[in-house]
Amino acid sequence: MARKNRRDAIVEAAAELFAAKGFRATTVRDIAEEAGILSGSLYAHIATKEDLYLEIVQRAAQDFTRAVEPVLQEPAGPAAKLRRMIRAHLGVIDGSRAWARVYLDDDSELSQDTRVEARRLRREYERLWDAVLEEGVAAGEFRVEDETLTRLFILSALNGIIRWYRPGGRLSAEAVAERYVQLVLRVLKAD
Amino acid sequence: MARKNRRDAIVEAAAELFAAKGFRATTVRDIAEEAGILSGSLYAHIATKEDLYLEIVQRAAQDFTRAVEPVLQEPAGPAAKLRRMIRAHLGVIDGSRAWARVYLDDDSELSQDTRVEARRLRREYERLWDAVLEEGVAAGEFRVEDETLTRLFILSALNGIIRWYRPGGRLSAEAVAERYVQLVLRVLKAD
DNA sequence: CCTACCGATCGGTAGG
DNA sequence: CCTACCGATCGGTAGG
Repeated sequence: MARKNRRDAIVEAAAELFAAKGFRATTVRDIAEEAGILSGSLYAHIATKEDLYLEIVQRAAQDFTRAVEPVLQEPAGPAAKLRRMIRAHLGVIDGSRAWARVYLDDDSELSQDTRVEARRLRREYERLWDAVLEEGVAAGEFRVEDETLTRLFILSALNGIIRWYRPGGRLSAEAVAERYVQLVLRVLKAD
Repeated sequence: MARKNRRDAIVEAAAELFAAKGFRATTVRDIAEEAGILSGSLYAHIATKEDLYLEIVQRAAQDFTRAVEPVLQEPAGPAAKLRRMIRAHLGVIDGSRAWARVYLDDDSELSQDTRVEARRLRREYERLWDAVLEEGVAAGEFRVEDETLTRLFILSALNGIIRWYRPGGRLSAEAVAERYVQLVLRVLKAD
């Protein structure tokens, strides 16, 4: 558990605001106010607004990777692993909504360097999904004509959830996960 | 075919820039420069920057609707209709990329009124997809446990294409469409 | 459609 | 962490 110091409060406030309004529409004054200080004081804790964005993406990438990667090591079949990966992925979306949104949106408002680094982190994470698809194909359980296209199809569907899911809605995050698992497995089922 | 006057040039320039950099990061000076005039002159043609955004969304919504709606009236089975709808949808994404991107992205940087209207237009379009799902269920050809969830799953996958597809890449838009048709039909196939 | 400009706001800094 | 402020830039307007 991370110590809840002022710096964490600043990064947390920025994540919420970037997720809600976007990078450009969020001002350093918004972030400072949400963190309970004045905008000038922000720069005792951070270097630039863009660094703040990058830190959020890095933490979110870590959240997703730490939730999903261990599942790949479990002694289970590809379909069971995929099911648990989907549940873990949606668990992060549900539990860290603002962070996940900043991470999953390819924000076009940032410097080239920052976007390249954010993309690198997303690609790294996507490899975990390629891996489970390959396992399923090798085991003869999944039918995958084009791995990249299939992975894009599945992850687009999963990541779209962050744009409509709201806690307290008709379906719980777990219920959504369970239904999406079934839909994804139908895409892949070899029989 | 619309007359290619200066106003169209302005709206076209704005669409390209909003798609590439986002609404906030695009300045009225950027738009004016791209259209070959000075920023002050822009306001002889438009009322506000936000009106420009709304007009782009409206035209794009019309593009999608006009491409997809007629398919629903064709005398064909649900699977054949769905196939043609997917091809039409990806045809618009491929042919009007900037416009499609502005339309499909739920931009959180705008006023409440504009976002509400953009959402209304998207919802209207989504009904066409609900309609084909219902036809397929009624005909016993599609298996759909939860219509809304299934439609969200499919449209999220299809709309994700705009974030990675580039003309001249490994697969043509038609090839992507054909493969996505197969993946979507697997999600739905009742047998 | 241009010239000239406005009030507001932006990210960030200096000095304490 | 605050006070006080900076240069730059923003969307938009007046008058021609």
